[in-house]
Amino acid sequence: MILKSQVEWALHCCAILAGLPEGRYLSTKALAELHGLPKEYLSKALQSLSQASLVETTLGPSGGYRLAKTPSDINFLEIVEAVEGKARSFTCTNIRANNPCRPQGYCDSKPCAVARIMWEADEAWRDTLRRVRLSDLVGTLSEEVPADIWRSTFEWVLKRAG
Amino acid sequence: MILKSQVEWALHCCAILAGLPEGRYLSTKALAELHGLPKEYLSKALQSLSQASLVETTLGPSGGYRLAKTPSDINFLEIVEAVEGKARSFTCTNIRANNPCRPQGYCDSKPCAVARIMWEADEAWRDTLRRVRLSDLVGTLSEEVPADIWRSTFEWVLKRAG
DNA sequence: CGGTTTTCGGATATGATATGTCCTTAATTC
DNA sequence: GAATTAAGGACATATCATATCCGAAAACCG
Repeated sequence: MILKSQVEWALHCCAILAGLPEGRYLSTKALAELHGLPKEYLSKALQSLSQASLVETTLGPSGGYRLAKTPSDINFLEIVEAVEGKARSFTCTNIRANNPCRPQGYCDSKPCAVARIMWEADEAWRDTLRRVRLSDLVGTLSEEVPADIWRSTFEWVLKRAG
Repeated sequence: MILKSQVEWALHCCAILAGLPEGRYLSTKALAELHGLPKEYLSKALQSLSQASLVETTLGPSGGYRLAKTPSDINFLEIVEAVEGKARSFTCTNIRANNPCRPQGYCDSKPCAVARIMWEADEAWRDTLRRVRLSDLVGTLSEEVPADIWRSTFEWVLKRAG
């Protein structure tokens, strides 16, 4: 049960977009170079973010991506679900229904007890991600990343932001 | 990010084994028939449980599987990890290291901030599973499954338990 | 002893999905 | 009109889940 690498990519890209000045856009090309990722494939992750209305786009030279909301209005779960999908990690195939001791046509009143527990754990995972805002990540990064690297990175970004 | 179906199988099988009288074993064949599963493939899940020391086995006719511990001493996480593995759902490829603005040979003091958050969510998922004991599942099932189905199922099982 | 049943592990096949590339189209800028 | 961009479809490849089959070793039973 491994998350797509695009989840990691999307989160890092959002962190960069969060530092972009009002009204500027950053292209796939720049985001790919900055993170050392295949441009064409990263593009798919960014398209997912776009379809989830987390980012806005514009075409042409000086085009690219920017956040559609304030970093404090975006949480981790939104980003993760945008690229990974909203499906639960545990899927119940209702194998209890295969029990040969069951009467024909018997119908369960509740979802399977096993599934309910697995889904509860899934909710705990989602709750944790929901509670972390993109602004929290940016805050942590701006504290932890050495000031000179942080500064030069955004100089690099601004040079390429349309 | 979907769990293997073997996780579901293992949990249901453990619930059955939990109801087995002291000293009896139940074979792969019986467990597969009871749940309507492919015997050969279910066998792999049971082997995983065996390697994790959650179940004990014995060979020969009247052989099969039984729990290695009391149902109250087995939690969901143990079972899930036995077949799914202990790896975290988020793997950090450290793409921050690809940042062209980084000085050569720069070494990070902490794991990536993105990864730390994803791992925290992963821990929340594991914590939830760790808190649920196999005996809790059995308790729920014995309450929810209609008494006649519950009884006839274990009659069916006992007829096949060595 | 010999035949049967079982777990265990290896080998192999198949299907689905993640990963990655390429190309076309439409929109935007200059 | 030329260059650049996002969007998305088509396609190739690799990895992994799913599944089946077989042989070896152990246990039981006659």
